[in-house]
Amino acid sequence: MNKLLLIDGNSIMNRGFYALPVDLTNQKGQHTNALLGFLNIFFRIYEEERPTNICVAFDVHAPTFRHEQYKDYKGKRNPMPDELREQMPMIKELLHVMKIPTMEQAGYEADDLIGTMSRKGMEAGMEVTILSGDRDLLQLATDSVMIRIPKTRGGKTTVEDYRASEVASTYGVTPTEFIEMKGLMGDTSDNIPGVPGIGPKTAEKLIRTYHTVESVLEHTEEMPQNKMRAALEENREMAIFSRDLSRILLTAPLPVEIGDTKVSKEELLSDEVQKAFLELDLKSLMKHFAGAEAAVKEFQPDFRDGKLSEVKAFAEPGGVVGFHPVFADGILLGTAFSVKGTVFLTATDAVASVYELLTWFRKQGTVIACMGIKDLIRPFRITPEEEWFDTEVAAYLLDPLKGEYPYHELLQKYLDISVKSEKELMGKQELSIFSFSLAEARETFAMKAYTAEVLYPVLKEKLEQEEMWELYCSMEHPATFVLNDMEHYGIRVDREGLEAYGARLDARIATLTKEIYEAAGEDFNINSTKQLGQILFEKLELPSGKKTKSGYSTNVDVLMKIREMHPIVPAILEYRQLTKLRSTYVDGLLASISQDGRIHSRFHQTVTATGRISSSEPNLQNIPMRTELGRELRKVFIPSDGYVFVDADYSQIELRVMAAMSGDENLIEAFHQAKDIHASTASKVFGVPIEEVDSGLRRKAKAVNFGIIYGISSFGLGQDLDISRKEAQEYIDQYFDTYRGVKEFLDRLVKDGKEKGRVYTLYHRVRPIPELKSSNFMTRQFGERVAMNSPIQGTAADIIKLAMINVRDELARREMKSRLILQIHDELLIEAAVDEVDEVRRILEEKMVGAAELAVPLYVDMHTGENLYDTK
DNA sequence: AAACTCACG
DNA sequence: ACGTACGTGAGTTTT
Repeated sequence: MNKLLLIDGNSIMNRGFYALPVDLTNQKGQHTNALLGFLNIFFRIYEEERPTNICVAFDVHAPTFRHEQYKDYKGKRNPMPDELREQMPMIKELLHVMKIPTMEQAGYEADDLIGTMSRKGMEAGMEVTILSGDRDLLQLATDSVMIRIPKTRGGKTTVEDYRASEVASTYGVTPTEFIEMKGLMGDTSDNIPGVPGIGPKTAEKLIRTYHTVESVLEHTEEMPQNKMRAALEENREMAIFSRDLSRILLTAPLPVEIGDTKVSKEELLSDEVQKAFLELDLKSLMKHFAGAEAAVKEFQPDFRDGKLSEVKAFAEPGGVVGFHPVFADGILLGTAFSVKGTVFLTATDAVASVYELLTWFRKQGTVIACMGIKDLIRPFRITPEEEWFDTEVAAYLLDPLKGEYPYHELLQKYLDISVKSEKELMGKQELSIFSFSLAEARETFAMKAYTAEVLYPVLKEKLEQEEMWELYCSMEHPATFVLNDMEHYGIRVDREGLEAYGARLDARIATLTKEIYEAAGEDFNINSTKQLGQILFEKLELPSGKKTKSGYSTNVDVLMKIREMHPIVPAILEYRQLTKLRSTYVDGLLASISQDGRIHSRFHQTVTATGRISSSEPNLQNIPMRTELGRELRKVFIPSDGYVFVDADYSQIELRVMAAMSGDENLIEAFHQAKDIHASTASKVFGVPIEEVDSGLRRKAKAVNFGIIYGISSFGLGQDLDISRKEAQEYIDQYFDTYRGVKEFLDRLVKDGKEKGRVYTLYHRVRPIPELKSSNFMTRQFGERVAMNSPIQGTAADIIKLAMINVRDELARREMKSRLILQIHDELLIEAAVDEVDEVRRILEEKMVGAAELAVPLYVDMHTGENLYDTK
């Protein structure tokens, strides 16, 4: 039997575009993500269905749709992003080369062409499959017409199939009733109005009962006297009109005869098609062509079992070796050494013998490259002075937006080599003591060592080209060792104290829960925003500043505004605060305490876009501070016996950095003179003598100062201060009037950012900003704020990184017992031996203040204490 | 897995 | 006409 595959071209291109990253471009800089997405889905469906006939329908965007006059007054549909628009002619051209007919018809949507063609196919006795991402097409389903809807989640694409029976079982209505439903509920994305106040739930109920819009309208008297009934009676014509708009035409004029839709596999995969794909750099599609492996660079690692002595025999002096040790539960299972492109896998060596080999390499002047050095520092006693190279850190500096740097992506990006990813090879397999006998695991180990070796020269050269080699050597590489130290030392926690704190919370949470249930008149899940929203805004009819995609917002801002209107609201606010403390902090931290009574958080160097450090498992950079109750939690963080905490934080480092980078003399002068920069700002911006600046004015100035650093917007500032956008804009204008140099500086950042697509810190750390090139206004606006914020936040991050390195070096040089155990962005915490406190304070002061020479002095606030609460 | 909320700088 | 403050990580509920 003949099979006809009809494809909704725009819809599938759209799916492809949003499923794959938009920065997927080929060597000519053309965007190809939608093309690749389309073709991946296409080939998958083609292999499954083996259709004899195919036709792809597109919307005509230029002249008029069937219902254009309506759409005109109701507004335009979302314009297609330019990055996607560019790819539309390209897919049509590719389909032409593949000899797959395409159709489009002025005045008709692709839906209408597909609908009509599907009925022609049925009449010709064909089995029909429709491929689309749009559920509207479900109305076309019959016993012999199947709608296939691809869904992408987490990189995996699954396909949902709907014949008439599946539509009925999933939605409880027949395909034709689907049209009726849409008539009632409307569709904002299609500009179909529907009946106001009737959503999918109500529409479904009505159509299940009455089957058609007309029948619903005839039976309104049976319905209860409520808003829904009134809406129906007032919008009879709109309902019918909307239903008719929703109905896909089955009688559109077709520009393609069904007889012209025959395809053949030979033509689909002809040499011309292969050539066309290669011209667009669509290499991953080569797998569909027989014997085309040669066309794409596939790499099979040359790896073999070996002994450490063989590695030594094979190596030559100098150069680079790739190294990847494998640990499970702290036991060294084996190692991979990559030398001149050959990988030696050596199982179950003692750490000592591996260490011996590494030492031998170091003596020869060989650079040892690995994917991540931080976790190797202690097992192999690495020091910052040695020549080790970290491919992850290097790749991060070159492209800090990724967060992860797996070998397969690095090889693809820098050497155009395609290999299987760790995930593909290992699946869900955990690393275990058996791993070294697992072929798939061995391959990943080999790939990591290989990647480290071959990428060393490439990444080093790139870093030099980008003028970041200095940054790598002097800042990032030594910083790795500081982070390792902080992970190693950890911070001591008073377990009993934490448990007692938790018990206090529990008692209060129980009381609050009761109060909330009582005030609500029923029990419900307070943690569920959905249920909470219903209670607050429907049952209790409190005003909703409604937001969010899927319903009411119940966040602090909203609740604070209705705080006084019902006793349930303050109870919920307190409940939220306490349960947050309970689950994230008490439970979370208790679960993180190690055998030694300390928490060893992980510190990440390759995660943030700006150069900051991040912390996880648990995150020790967000321990409560802003409320008294939360802050008390800090009392359970205590120093080891014989030690105290010395904590130092930079005062206003980002504002100082901004003053210095901008060169604004007014602001620089303010930092030389003023004790209180926010008060000083208030005085100058609002034209009030400094002694007359009250707390309200100061608060406003402080918000403006923050806003400036974040890449000011009047909306954001207004939101923060709860004032009108207009008033916020006036503050901003006054600020920029006062500090002209700051305004020029920020404008310059945006301008340079747009020209180069990236911005830089003082130490030449780069942050690419692809958003600046976006065709979407909002995205571009975001890019501009990022262009203003990143150099400031990033430079501050650079400075504290330098301070950390210098502090650690100095403590080591003096062979002191005190150690740096935590960094919180502008703050360093030292666990100081009691007899070293004064020395530690001097070192911290000197190294932090001296970390950078700016036009504005750096200043630190310092505190000593018996716990983290007392160091405020 | 995504959405929401909230802790920090 | 849009619908936002910059940078993170974690817990809970919902899909």
